[in-house]
Order: sequence, then C-alpha cells, then structure tokens
Amino acid sequence: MADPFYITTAIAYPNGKPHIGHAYEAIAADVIARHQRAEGRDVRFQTGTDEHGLKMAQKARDLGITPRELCDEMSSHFRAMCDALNISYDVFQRTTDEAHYKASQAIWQAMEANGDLYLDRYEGWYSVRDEAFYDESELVAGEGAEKLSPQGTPVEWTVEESWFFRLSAYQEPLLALYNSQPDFISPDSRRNEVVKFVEGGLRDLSVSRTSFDWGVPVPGSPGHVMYVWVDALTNYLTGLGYPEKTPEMERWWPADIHLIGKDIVRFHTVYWPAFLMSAKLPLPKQVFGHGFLLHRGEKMSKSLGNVVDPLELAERFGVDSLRYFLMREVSFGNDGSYSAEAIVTRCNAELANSFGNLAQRSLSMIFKNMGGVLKADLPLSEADDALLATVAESIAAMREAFSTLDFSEGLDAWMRGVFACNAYVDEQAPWALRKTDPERMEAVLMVLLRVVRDLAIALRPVVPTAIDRLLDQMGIAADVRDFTALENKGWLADLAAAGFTLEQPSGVFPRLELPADENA
RNA sequence: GGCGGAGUAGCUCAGUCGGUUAGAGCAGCGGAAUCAUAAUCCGCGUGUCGGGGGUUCGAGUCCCUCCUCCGCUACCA
Repeated sequence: MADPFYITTAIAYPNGKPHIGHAYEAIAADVIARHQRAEGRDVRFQTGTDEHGLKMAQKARDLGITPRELCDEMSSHFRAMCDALNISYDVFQRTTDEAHYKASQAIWQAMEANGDLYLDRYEGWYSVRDEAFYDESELVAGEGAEKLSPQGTPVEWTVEESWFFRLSAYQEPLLALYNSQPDFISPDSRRNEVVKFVEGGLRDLSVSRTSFDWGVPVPGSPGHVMYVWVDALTNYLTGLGYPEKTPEMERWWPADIHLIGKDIVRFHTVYWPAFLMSAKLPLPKQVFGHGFLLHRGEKMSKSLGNVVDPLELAERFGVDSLRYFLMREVSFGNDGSYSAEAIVTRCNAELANSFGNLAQRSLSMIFKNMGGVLKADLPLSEADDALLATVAESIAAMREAFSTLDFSEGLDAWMRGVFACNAYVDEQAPWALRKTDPERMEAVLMVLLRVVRDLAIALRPVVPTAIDRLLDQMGIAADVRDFTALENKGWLADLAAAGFTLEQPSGVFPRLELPADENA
C-alpha cells in the first residue's frame, strides 16, 4: 500500500471573510497534496476553522445571534473559498464539532494524567481584544491615566482562576527535539527564532479561561473552558478520530507537515509538541511557517483599503492563473508581493505565451498536417533525443524542488524545459519540413506531443483544471496523469494503436487582460 | 538593548567548500521566422555586488566597522 502522507493547514479564525492570506495557504497546501499524490503517496489533507473564543462570542452577541449560528455562517465562507480554489481537502474540520470536544477533552485528560496540569490563579492586565495577558511593563499610556496594551487596546486588571500547563518542564525535551530533527521547524530562519526563544526559558502556560464560556469545557472543572490554542491545535487529531484508535489515526498520525503562517510558528513548534509529549503522542514531522503576501509591497490592512477578496482575483484571472502565480512568484517561506500587473505579466509570459502556445501550436500542427493521427514508431534524430533528455531533466529537477517545497525554483526548472521546446520547434521548423520532408515533420510533431504531455503532467498539481482540459484533448486517460505515467514510454504507441485522433485543439491558458480600473 | 536575516543589472531575484571575462527571468533595443494564443526564436548588460577598512596570490563569497530595511526577543522608566 502506498506511503501515507498527512498534511494540514492552520484552521482559520472566521471572524471575518477569507482574505488572500488564507487563499495562499490553502493553495500551497493543495499543491503539496496534489504533488504528493502524483508521486504516489496516499494523501490525507485537512483544513478547517477555529471557531471558539471571546471574539466570536462577542460578535454573535452584537449581531443578536447565537455563537453557533455565527460560526455556521462564517465557517461556510471558508469552505466555499476552498471549493472555489479547487482545494482537494479530505477533511474540513470545525472546532465546534462534537467529535472535536471529545478529542480536546481527551488530550486534556492525557496531559492531566501525566501530571502536567495544575490549578492556580492568574492575575494581570488582560486585553479582551487581544485575548492576552500583559505584564505591567508592557503597557503603554493612553488618554489620561488609561493603560493600553502594546497593541493599543484597552486592558483591565483581571484575577482569574486558571489551569496551567507545565510548559517549563519541556524546555530540554523541546531543545532535544529541535536538535535531533532539524527539519521540524522550517524554514531555518524560523527555526533559529524558536530555538533562541526556548533557550531563553519557558514559563508555564495558562490553558483555561473562566471569563467566557464559548469554548471546550475543561473536564471536571465547571466554569473553565480551554485556552483557545489547546482546543485549536487538537483539530489535527480530531479529523483522524482521536481519541479512538481508528485506522485513520494508525495510518496518518503523526502528520508529515503542518503548513502554517509565520505568525503562529511558536504555537506549533513549542506548545503543540509539548502538549503531544505530555499526552504521549507522536510528534509531527515538520512545521512549515510560510511568509505573508503583501499587496504591492505593503501589508494588507483594512485601513489602507487594500484587502483583496481572493475569490474576486480568482474570478478575474482564473483559479489556475492565481494558483500558478502564487507558487511561481513567491519564494516559498519568504514574504511575497502580488498585484494585478504581476499576475497578468507572469501568467501571460509563462502559461499563455510559453507553455500554452507551445501546446497549441504543436497540437494544431498535428491536427492540420497529420489529420490528428498519432504515430509512434518514427525514427528519432539527435536533436530529438537531446530535447527529450532536456525535458526529462527539467521535470526531474522540478519534482526534486517540489519535494523540498521550493516551488518557485521547481517552476523555474519546469520553464527551462518549456523554453527548450519552443527553441526546438523553431530549429526544426516543421512548417518547412512539410514541403521538404513530410516524414521528418511527422517525427518532429510526435516528439512535441511527447514533451507537451510530460510537461503537462508535471505541472498538473499546480494548475489541475487547465491541465486536465489539455490532457483530455490529447486523449490521455484520467487515471494515467500521475508521475508514474512519466515512466511509461509506451503510452504514445498505445494511444496510436487505440486509434485516438486529435480534434482541433483549443487553448487552455488564455492571455489575461489587465483591468482598466487599477486597484487590484 | 540582545540575537538573527537581508541590502547583487530599470524590476524580481540566483550566486554551492573564496578562484578564470558576476548570472537568470521580466522590461528595453536590434534581427529572424510565420506553425501557433500579435504568440515564438536569436543577439545585445562598463552592474562602485549598501559604505569603509582588513585577511589572502585572489573576495559578491571570510573578518571588523558603519548605514538602511526586516524578523524574533528583552527592557528601561
């Protein structure tokens, strides 16, 4: 049976509609999932929403509806976004599901059984807005004598009974983990930050709240709900059926990768492994903190008015274009910048002009000059062998880069293959051979058919819809579009023998227009 | 304040253990071709490799220092 591969995104806090950052993470995770499937792995892909906490409860109260009603509505926007962006998730996990309460309470009890939870009092300046306590020294002065959090939100002195997690006991085990598993935190820049943070010493963590009740109840402790991160992180287990010993738990836990934003690296690389160690569960293999997307180099914010609805972008430029752009333009792990011009420029140059046009001109010539009939046994020249080798190398380099999450580099390698094909077309000039050496022309066109098919299969995890439309036209069956199909050199002979003929091709990567109103 | 990262062609960036004339894509200019989505192909870069100093036969690549930007973290009061 195929090797299992479990990937998760962070679960989104749905107190607003999805923005481009959510879309970016979902798309990146989806590309990883599709790539691993193409490589033959048995993939489990989970995403979802994190619906507890005071902010959701307050918002619901303001709207005069129940928290549950608000969550149902808001969560649905995130699911709709995933569906619209062609995100191939297997599980959409909500933290308000009953099964999630059971899982969270189970991990709580496991930590308690391990002696890592104790009841104490928490006193300090609490910001409702930030859902965080601050030290006196962190506060800043507001109007008059008012005290404000470092974020400028109001704080009040709060005394709360709280459960604590003995995080301080996990400093050494965590450092040992980072040391023995260097890839646990990626990229390296994030790893260094976390290592330094943990080396600086860890304080026990307050893991329950009594000031509100919209959360998972702490077992056996009326009035307490779990700190949102205990609850949220556990979602990765819930979707597998924890605490039951389900076949899914057996097969997919521990996760291969938690894909998250760089802002929540600490929760995933300090708290989460500590919770898991305490609960005697295996640790995920990797946490990857991706960067943020900037709009024209500026941070997205409501006050700047540059918050972009990802579905609007997808609608304007196409889902595949958006997916390609994000994976190609941004060096994965770093922050990236996007704009309408950048999307149009990149997609037109590479998808439409270079690859789309290569496919179109190749298929079109086969249709017009060979009646769409395929031939497998034509002799190959040195130039043909060289091209086939170059394309094979470019695809191998792409797969290698994708396996280490270097998507922009991988797509760069893929483009080198595409460039070589266009240069080959011009050198061979099949339109000239048509008059001088028709048989050689046919050989050239069949070489082109081969390389277009291989390049298409390689790109499929990134732009699945367009590639499938292309492969449909080429007669490539739906079940031979993964990377093992690249090893099958007999596919053209089989297809020709089956009597498949090409119809008049139609392009699958149209050129994009830059909208006149420029604010996207 | 501490730790870490970054500063390379107009733009976005590659540059492995220091080694021949510092690279790619995009944009720009010139040419070829006309199968194709006005797409393609070929040719064209005297860049203070942030500033300064140092080590070395030789530094974008190592060391020191300064400037700018960013991330994590701490703190004064």
